[in-house]
Amino acid sequence: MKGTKQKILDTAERLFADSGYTGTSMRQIIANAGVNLAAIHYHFGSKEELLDGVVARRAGPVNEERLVLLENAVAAAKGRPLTVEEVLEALLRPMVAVARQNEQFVRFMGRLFMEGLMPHIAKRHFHQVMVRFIGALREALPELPEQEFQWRVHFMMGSIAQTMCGSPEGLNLLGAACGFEERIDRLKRFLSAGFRAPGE
Amino acid sequence: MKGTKQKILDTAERLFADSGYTGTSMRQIIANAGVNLAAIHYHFGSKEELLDGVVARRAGPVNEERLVLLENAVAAAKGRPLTVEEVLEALLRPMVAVARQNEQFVRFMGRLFMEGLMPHIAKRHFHQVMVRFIGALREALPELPEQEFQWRVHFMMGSIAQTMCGSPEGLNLLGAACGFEERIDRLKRFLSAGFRAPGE
DNA sequence: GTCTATACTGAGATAGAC
DNA sequence: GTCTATCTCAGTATAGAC
Repeated sequence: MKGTKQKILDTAERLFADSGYTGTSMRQIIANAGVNLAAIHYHFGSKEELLDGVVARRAGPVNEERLVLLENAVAAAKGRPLTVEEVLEALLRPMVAVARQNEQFVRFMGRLFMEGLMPHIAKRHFHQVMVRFIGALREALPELPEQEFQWRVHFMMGSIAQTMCGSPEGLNLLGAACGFEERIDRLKRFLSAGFRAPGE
Repeated sequence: MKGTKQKILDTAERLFADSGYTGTSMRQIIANAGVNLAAIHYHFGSKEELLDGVVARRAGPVNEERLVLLENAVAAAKGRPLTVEEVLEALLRPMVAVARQNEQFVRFMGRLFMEGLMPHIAKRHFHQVMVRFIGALREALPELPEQEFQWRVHFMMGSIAQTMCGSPEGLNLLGAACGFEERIDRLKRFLSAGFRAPGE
C-alpha cells in the first residue's frame, strides 16, 4: 500500500498536469488522494513546496540522462568541439522518454514555465544542468558575441517551453499536432539555424 | 476628473505590470484607485474581463501599427514577395514604441502569455492580426512543408513571449540586459535564420 | 512521527439598498 | 452608478488524537 506522501505526489502530479498549478486546489488533491488537508503541509510545508516535490521526482532522471548524453557526445567527438546540433540533441532528446512515459507531465512542465512559477522552481532543479549546457553551447559558438549568445539562449528557452506545452494552444491557430519525437527534431532544426545566424 | 472606469483601468494596468495578474488582487486595485470593490464588477464583470479591458486598450494601436507597416512593406515590394525579415520587422517593431512609452506594459504582456492566461485573451485581441502575419510569413517561405512551418510559428511565439518578459528571469542565468530595440534586432536575426533552416 | 479536525485570513463574486 | 454586506472557496496554521 502506498504511503500518504506517495499518494499526494502521484495525485498532485496528475491533477497539476490536467489543470495546471493554479488551476488545482489543495482540497482537490486531498479529495482525490483520500488524505487529509494538513497532511500536505506536514509532508511538504506548502503548495509551492509540493509542486517542488513533484518536479524534483521527475527532473532528476531527465537531468541525469541529459548529462550522460552530453558526456557521451563529448567522448565521441574525441577532442573536436561539439556542434550546436549535438548539444541540443543531448538537451532535448531526454524529454522524449519522459513524454512517452507520461506525456501530460511534459506539458505540465511547459505550463509551469508559462505560469511564471518556473523561475523559482527551475533554479533549484535545472540551474546546474543549464549552466553545463549553456557552456557547451558557448563552446560550439565561439565566434558569437556574448550578448547575442545570451539572448539566443533566452529565445531558446521560450521556444522549448512553447514546444513542451505542446498542444496547439495560444496563437498556433492551425493545429499542427505531431508526436513529441518529431517535435524535438523540428525544434532542433529551428534552434540550430537560429544560433548559427550571423551575430550583430 | 477621470471617471471610475478610467481610474480602474489605469490602476489595474500599473499594478498588473508591477506584480502580474495573479499577483494583483482586486482589493489592491480598488484601494489604489480609490473606488469600491463592486465597481469593478459593475464596469467589467470579473477580474478576467478587467484584464481583457486593460489589454484591449493597448492592443488596438499596436495591431494597427503592425498592419500599417506590413501593408507599407507590401507596397514597397511592388509585387515581389516579402522576405521573412520584412514580415518580422512589421510584426515586432511596433512593440518598441509601446515599450518606450510604457516598458512595464510590454513585460506585462509577456508575463500574461507566461501565466497561461493569454490563450483566452490573445485570441480576442491578436487572432486576426496573427492570421494576417502568419499568411505573410507563409508566402515568404513557400517551399517549407506545412507542418514544419506551423511548428516554427509556434517556436516563434515562445521566443517572442520570452523576449517581452525581458528582464533576465528564469533560466537566463547571466543577465544580458539591453534595450528593447536592440532586443528586437537580435530576435529578428534569430527567428529569420530559424525560419529559413532546411525543412524536414 | 503521522495524521485529523478545525479555525483563520484573504481572494473573487453577488444581491440588494440607495 | 455606487456602495455595504455577505457568500464561497482558496491556502495556511495549529491543537491535539493516535
